[in-house]
Amino acid sequence: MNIGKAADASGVSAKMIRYYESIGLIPAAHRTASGYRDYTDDDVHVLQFIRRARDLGFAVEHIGELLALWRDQGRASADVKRIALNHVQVLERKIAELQGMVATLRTLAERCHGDDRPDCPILADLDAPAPSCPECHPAPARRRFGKP
Amino acid sequence: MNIGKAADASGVSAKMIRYYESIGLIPAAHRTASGYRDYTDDDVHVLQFIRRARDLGFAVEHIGELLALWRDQGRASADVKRIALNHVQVLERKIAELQGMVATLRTLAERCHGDDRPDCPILADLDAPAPSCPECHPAPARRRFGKP
DNA sequence: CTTAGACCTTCCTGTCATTGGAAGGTCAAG
DNA sequence: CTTGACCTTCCAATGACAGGAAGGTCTAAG
Repeated sequence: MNIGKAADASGVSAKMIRYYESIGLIPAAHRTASGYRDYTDDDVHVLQFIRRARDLGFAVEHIGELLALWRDQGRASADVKRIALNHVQVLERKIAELQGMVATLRTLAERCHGDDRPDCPILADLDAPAPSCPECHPAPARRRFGKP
Repeated sequence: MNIGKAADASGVSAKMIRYYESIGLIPAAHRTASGYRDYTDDDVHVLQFIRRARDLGFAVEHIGELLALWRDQGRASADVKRIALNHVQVLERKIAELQGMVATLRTLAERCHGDDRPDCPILADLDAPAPSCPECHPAPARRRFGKP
């Protein structure tokens, strides 16, 4: 099976398959005489595993760990559970951060007329955040959600 | 005031101040005779505005819009409200996505012994997600949270 | 058999917000 | 004058991709 078929079958784009190979997440694929990458059903299976883990928000780094455990028949399920629960914590921290932002923005938007007048509490707050409104000013988020 | 003081006063790193200048988010700073950037309190004020907006999760692109509105005395508050509420929607979509992931992982982790035995429903699900467990299989998240 | 065009290959670039570092100039205190 | 803390510019890297150029290969139709 060539890379295009493998991409369709696994839901991982051909670009990404080559990328995962380049960073060592998956071993180099077999090649046909003409140099085309050639995939087996098992290879596609691995790619599906990766895609599913990505959909669950695992970083590629952690997917590598999960793959190793998956391949290791003697692994302890505790290891897997630890990785999963650790990921849950990371996700929940992120959720809390986002919820703080939403709360602030909703509060500000509620106080905004939303008409043609120039007054706008949203801009006013961005300008000089009112210290008397703790709901508007959650703990400063040092790291943003761009880096999982 | 040099860039270091402006950075301390605004909470935006010197690196980022130069970056914001380079992408045109802020105008080029005045320079001293020796070429050092020189900032006024007003400049710092703008930087604080930017930092606050970043803390609220606005993309730099949107901060540019907000800055333009902030500077525009004749702006309509409706414009600001629209941007803010639009951002709320984006954030809430992201939150729902993350919550779906957490729910799946929690469910899987609950079913995992977490001992030395190799059996692990987490890996088993990544392997071949059970179609009979809708809770485990939320709507596929196409875009991940890496790009706000 | 030839040809079109759909696929494959590698390699390079850009994204976004940010951090890091190197090489070199400037400033203030001792 | 020296020290070291600052400033300057420029270049590279991060993660997880997407896009594209240049060139080779495969397949089906004519």
